Amino acid sequence: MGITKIEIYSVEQNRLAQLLKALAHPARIAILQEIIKSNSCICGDLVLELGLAQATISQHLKELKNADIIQGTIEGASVCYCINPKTWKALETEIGNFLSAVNTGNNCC
Amino acid sequence: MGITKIEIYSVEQNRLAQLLKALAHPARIAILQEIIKSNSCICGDLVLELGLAQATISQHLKELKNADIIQGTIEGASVCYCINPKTWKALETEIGNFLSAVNTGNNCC
DNA sequence: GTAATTAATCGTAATATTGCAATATAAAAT
DNA sequence: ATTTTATATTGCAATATTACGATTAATTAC
Repeated sequence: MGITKIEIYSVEQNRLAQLLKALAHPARIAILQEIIKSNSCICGDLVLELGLAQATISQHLKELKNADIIQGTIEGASVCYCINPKTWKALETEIGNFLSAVNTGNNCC
Repeated sequence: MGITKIEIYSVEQNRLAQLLKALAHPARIAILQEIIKSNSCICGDLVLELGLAQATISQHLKELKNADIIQGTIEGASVCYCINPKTWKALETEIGNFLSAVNTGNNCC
């Protein structure tokens, strides 16, 4: 199949899965860490930093943009990407709620 | 391609991506929430709770097991699944570190 | 204006994922 | 012993993902 049956889950479950999926690739994690490290924005230095082709980086950036995790601003010939603070806060809240629902003290089996 | 170039990333980046990927499906989120809700363990009630075929549930459980997020104990004819507290703590730490690296106060573009 | 730079998009190949029916395996109930 | 119940595995079809070369579009440098 390859297609996910989103209609049988809650909106929250689908949204959390979507956000996690956008983060769930080492290239995208590395990209985000680069963006975070360079405090404000960076542009296509990513192609130099990571060992991936320009087309591949661009594709990963697109996915992060689609999930609203980053936003890009055209800056002359290059594009400046940065974290979308609103989505990032939502991420922290939603993932936090999900993870903290477990009492890691009691293990049963 | 479909294959990820894991050799160009750090162990930490790959591990975090792997954990996130295991969580990044609404069915697996729903499964984990069911396990968490029923406090200790549940068995194949998942097939009844979610609207998925038994084979599909079993496959998702396997992926969660492979990522060491849950563990299963055979209990007669059925199997009892629960959260692996060790991995869950690691998840909280690693995701927490990753997310808290962003200062959501300053947005630049 | 022309060449160089930057980044997005298109097309494509290889591989992965999702979902399920059918089957296999193993314990429990009869 | 046979049937029922519970779960795992296999095989398969449909779709998604990853990666990249080639191309395009837009800007900057000359």
